[in-house]
Amino acid sequence: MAKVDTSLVAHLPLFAGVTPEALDEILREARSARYPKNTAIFEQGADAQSFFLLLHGHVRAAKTTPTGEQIVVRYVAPGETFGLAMAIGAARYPATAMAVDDSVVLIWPTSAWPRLVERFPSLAANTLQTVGTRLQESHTRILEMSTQQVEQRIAHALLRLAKQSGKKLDQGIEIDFPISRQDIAQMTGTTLHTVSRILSGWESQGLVESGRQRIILREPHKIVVLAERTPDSGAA
Amino acid sequence: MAKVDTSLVAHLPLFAGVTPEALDEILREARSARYPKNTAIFEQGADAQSFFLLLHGHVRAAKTTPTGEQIVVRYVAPGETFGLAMAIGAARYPATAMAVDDSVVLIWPTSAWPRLVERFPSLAANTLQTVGTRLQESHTRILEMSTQQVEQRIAHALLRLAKQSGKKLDQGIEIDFPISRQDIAQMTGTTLHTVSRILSGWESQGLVESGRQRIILREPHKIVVLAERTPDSGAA
DNA sequence: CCTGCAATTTGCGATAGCGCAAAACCGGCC
DNA sequence: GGCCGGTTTTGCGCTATCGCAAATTGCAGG
Repeated sequence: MAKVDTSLVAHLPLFAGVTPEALDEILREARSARYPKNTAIFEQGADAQSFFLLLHGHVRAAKTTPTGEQIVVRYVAPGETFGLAMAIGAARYPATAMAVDDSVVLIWPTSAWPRLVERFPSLAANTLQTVGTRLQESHTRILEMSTQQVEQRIAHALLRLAKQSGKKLDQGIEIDFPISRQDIAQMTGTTLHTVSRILSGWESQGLVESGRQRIILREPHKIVVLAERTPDSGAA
Repeated sequence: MAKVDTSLVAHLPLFAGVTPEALDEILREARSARYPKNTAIFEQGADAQSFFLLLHGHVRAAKTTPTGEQIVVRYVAPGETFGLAMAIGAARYPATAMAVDDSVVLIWPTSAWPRLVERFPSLAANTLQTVGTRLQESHTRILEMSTQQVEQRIAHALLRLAKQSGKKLDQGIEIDFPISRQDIAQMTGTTLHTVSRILSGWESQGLVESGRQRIILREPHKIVVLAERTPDSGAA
């Protein structure tokens, strides 16, 4: 089993309040693996045999309906955990995780969780914190879907992605992994057509520059204004 | 401080794996309070000084936008916790809690949480479990809002309420607390008008019986069918 | 029993966004 | 360098749902 360098992960929220020795012990239970771009890490409905910590790359968590429609639950950035089905007492993964870029993850067997939590209670506390934060974000998303129109929801979604995984350029902020119109549609509860139309509009106003699976926010500040505009406040 | 009877709460998920003595100690830190119907327990944005366990009654948690629109985050049933801002490291409540019926709650000071968790780690684990479950439900709700039309969303929402807080009658299942069309609209991301139209329709088909703030599901099974119908599968 | 208010119902446009289909585009691969 | 497949763009009609306004109803007090 490959040795994992503790210094790379020691500062993560997950390990707050964990001593270096303890961290070492925790990491000894993990193995690491590499997933090439566009490979599935686990599938919705499969036995939750492991949970994960993303080291490099980007992972999309998506939920599929019985009829085949998908939504993107979230994009996982390096340093974040995913596949925590066990923490909530679920035997199966509630979503599918897919590497959208070449990715490297740490993997723990689900069976190790109870023991780890017993030995290192701060793991549970830290995980509670992150899960709680995600719950909040989730509620915010519901609020947006209930009260805002598509253009504002897209603006919010892109701004969040930029904050989470934005690379600063001279000309603006680039979202640091491949993302399609379809993906954005599945994050905001709309269709790829509508996303395309809106981004085209923004592009012609110079707010964004976008290509195949690639988006650069040229005028983040103006997009913030868009995001916060109420349905009736003056349009162009 | 009023003495709380441990036997009433010992079986709750929150206290799973907690010894009777420990439970006693935990309860000693709590006080209880009664909130009459339609009184606020805490307001969104206020300092999160306490967290709560509902003993009797029903509580609505709602989130308000800067522009005043509301959504119902959830209805709290007896035995459930709410106001767990501290667990996620938030200093302020992210939503407003309002008693929709005369309600009795246990109240702990937020400041007691770290100490309790340290002494009784299963509290953290148990809370993680419930927060995780809520996160899942939240994702399901997002999925529904993204992929289903209003009628199906309302069907799902009512079925969930019936499962959580339904009282069995000869004639069907009654939702056991006052709930308005407006409330249902705020749970499903639509308007009270649309909810009214749809319930009227159902009523004329004998699926439900409903009055002022009162809903009885007469044909739960048929409503399940409605809820699961895909957008195109044959309508009436 | 009567009155007043809040909740509900319903009609009637208005429209944001969907859905389908076709065309244009863009990269990567052979 | 040219071809192929997935992605994006765009036109056009359609409709589910909103928004507003007015009428109606039912409960809670007095």
